[in-house]
Parts: sequence; C-alpha cells; structure tokens
Amino acid sequence: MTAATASPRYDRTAAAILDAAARVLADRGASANMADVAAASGVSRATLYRYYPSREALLVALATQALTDAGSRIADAGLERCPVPEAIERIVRALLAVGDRYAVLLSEQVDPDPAEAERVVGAPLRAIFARGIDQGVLRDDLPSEVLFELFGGLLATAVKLVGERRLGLEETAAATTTLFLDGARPPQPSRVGTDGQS
Amino acid sequence: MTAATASPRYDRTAAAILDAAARVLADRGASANMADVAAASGVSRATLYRYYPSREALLVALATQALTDAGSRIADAGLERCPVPEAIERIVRALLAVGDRYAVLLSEQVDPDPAEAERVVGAPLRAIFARGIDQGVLRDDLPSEVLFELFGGLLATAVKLVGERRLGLEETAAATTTLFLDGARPPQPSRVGTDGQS
DNA sequence: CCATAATGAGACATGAGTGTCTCACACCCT
DNA sequence: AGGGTGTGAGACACTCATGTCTCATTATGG
Repeated sequence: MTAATASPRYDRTAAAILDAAARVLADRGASANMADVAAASGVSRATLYRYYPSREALLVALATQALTDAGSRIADAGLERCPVPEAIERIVRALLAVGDRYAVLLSEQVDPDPAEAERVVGAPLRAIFARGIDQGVLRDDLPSEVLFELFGGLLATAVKLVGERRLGLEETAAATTTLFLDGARPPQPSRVGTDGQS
Repeated sequence: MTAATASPRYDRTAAAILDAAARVLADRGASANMADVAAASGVSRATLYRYYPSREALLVALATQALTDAGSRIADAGLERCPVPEAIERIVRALLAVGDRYAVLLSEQVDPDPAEAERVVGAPLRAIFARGIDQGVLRDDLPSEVLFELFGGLLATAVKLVGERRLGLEETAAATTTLFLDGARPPQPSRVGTDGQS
C-alpha cells in the first residue's frame, strides 16, 4: 500500500543517496548539510531535493532504514531459541553493527515512528528481559524498565565508541555484554585464589 | 591572575545569567538561543552579550562552572578513604547531581579544557578504578579504559534519564551503581536453590 | 542630587542553511 | 535520429540565529 515502486532506476538512485547520506552523516556528524550529502552522493543538490524534499525527510528515510535493518537482524537472531545471556549478546552485536552506520540519528533524535521502533526492537528486547527475569538469570530487584533504559544507554555509548573508531566492534560488543551481565566486579569474587581461571 | 573581580554587582549579574542559562538550556535543550537565555535571565539581549560576548563563551563559562562544581563534589567525597564500591556510588551520585543542571553540555560537546576535566574528574575516577582492579574488587579482564568509557556512558544515560524526569535521582543513582558493579544477573547466580538469600 | 555607569529596546549587518525554480544539457529507449 | 526524462548548475528567496551598534532611559553610588 505504500505506493508502487516508482521505477527501478529511481529506487536505485534513492538507495544510493541514502547510502551516501549514511556515510557522510556518520563521519561528519550532524553538522553535515544537504550540500555535503549531495556531494557525497554524486548528485546535485537539486536532484537530492527531488528525491528527498527536505532534510527532515532524508533523516526520516534514514531512520526508517536503520529500523528495518535492526529489525531484520533481531528477527534473524533466533533470540527465542537461545538462552537469555546469549540472546543479549546477539542483540548487542546486532545493534552495534547497525548502529555503526546510523549513530547520528541518536544525537539528532530522529524518531519518526516510535510505535514501530517499539514493535521491531523494543518488544523483542523487553521479551528477552522478561524471560531472563522470569527464569532467574536476570535480577528482579531493579525495575525492568530501568534495566532496559540503562542497557539502552550502554548500547548507545558502545555505538558511539565504535563510531569514533576508539574501539573495535568485537571488543566493544564483548565488553558491553559482559559488563551488562556481570558488572564490574571480578568474575569469581568470592572464590579466592585457585579458581582455575584460564 | 585571571583579572581581578570586576565588581560585586557585575559578578552577581554574571552568575545570575549563568544560572538562568543553565536552567533554560536544561529544559529547552540545545536549541535554546541567546534570546531565550536573555529572556530567562531577565536581561536584554544586549546586556547578555555584554557579559558573554558569544554563545560559545557562555557555554564555555557554563562548562567551567560545571567542571568546578563536579570537581568540588568529587574532592569532598573522600573517595580515597572509602572502599572502591562505596567510592563509585559516591561518584555516581555526585555526577548525577551535577549533571542534572548541565546535561546540555554533553550533547553540545562543549569541552573547553579537556586537561582540566581530566585532572578534576578523570584522574580521581581512574584512580578509583585502578585501586579497584589492584585490590581485586574490579575485574581486570577488561581494559580499564573500556571499563572507564562504559562507565561514562552509563553515567551519561543516567544523567539524561534524570534530566528528562523519567526517573528520580536516587533511584537512578542506586540502579546505575549496582548495575555497573554487579551487572544484570541476580545477586547469587551460581549458588542454586538454598543460598539463604534474604 | 548629580555624574557616571549600566541597561533596554531595537535597528542593523552578516552568515549559513534550507528549499524553490529555471533552463540548458545529457542520457536512454524505441 | 528523436522525444521524453532525469539531471546539473546556479540564481534566488526565505528563515533564523549570531553579533554589533546606537541612543534614550534608568539605576547607582558618592
């Protein structure tokens, strides 16, 4: 129902522009303007405006793509069929991989469709949290909403760290996951000494 | 050496403006302009510019004040004389309390004096981390820099949550601290069943 | 009470980014 | 080759925030 595909060419160009926009916004930050995007896309400013009639529209399209991307990764991750900690690790990896391209949207606060975001990302994530608490592998002494928000913040930070190339994606994903799950205290705090830690 | 105090009145006005600026920036966000600040301060735009010759200067002054504020709280917290976990909790509380007023500076990336920030906030914090790792109360399997960054991210998120009034300061501080220290797993994860959990 | 300093109101210049429009040119398909 | 379509280049209008300046008015403090 969302209007029939205009033409193969049109779509290709639109996608190419979106792609370049993601790139230029990712490294020039929010200060990148429409002229920058046009240049990076290899089209003129006029053409850019033909495809995306406003900067806002461009960012919305980008956010929509980011959401779709994140959603499909999450849907493909098989979260329901694996233990909660593993699921959380997969979520971290998935969102970190996606977020790399779309970090700007975080600071620009582009959120065209909160309901859709909740459905595609929020809900699965909350489901994992609920399952984890239910199974006793996640603590229940913090409001799950708080847990959820802080997890989100950790993720946002991780995305930024990766985006600024200060840390590698793998390293960041692993650290974020283990910190979130196990906290900053040592793995075996009470077992002193000979715990055969490899 | 930073120029003798001009006059008591001048300083009072300057402080009042800074105060109002913090307020208006805190709830109107980065989009608040000089006119907004002037209005909130109860002075004219011309006068505002007499005190702070540019928006940049205003933000720098604000950041300086934030840094001073944070620094004194940290200095007063007696971090060296208390156990690492307690120290971390105090840091969270201190920075959350300060951050409440200065959250904008995070998103605006105002950092006039990184060296000073490192000296006043970074260094004490790193010292705590180092002590914690040294004493074995903080894990040493993550690069301490990564730990540091993720902690910072958690804090930034917490500041935002409090700033948006989505959570109370106390609740947020407690949750942040315990999540950072202990992670999301339940307090006694490995001891199954009868572990006398109160 | 008066001279001086600070302020308010508002005009003004500037700069940057957005969004519109036109026209000539190039490309692609038949 | 030719006609339609998309495109590039650039001029243009508009908005918005910044920063400057002037001048009349008000407060201050000696």
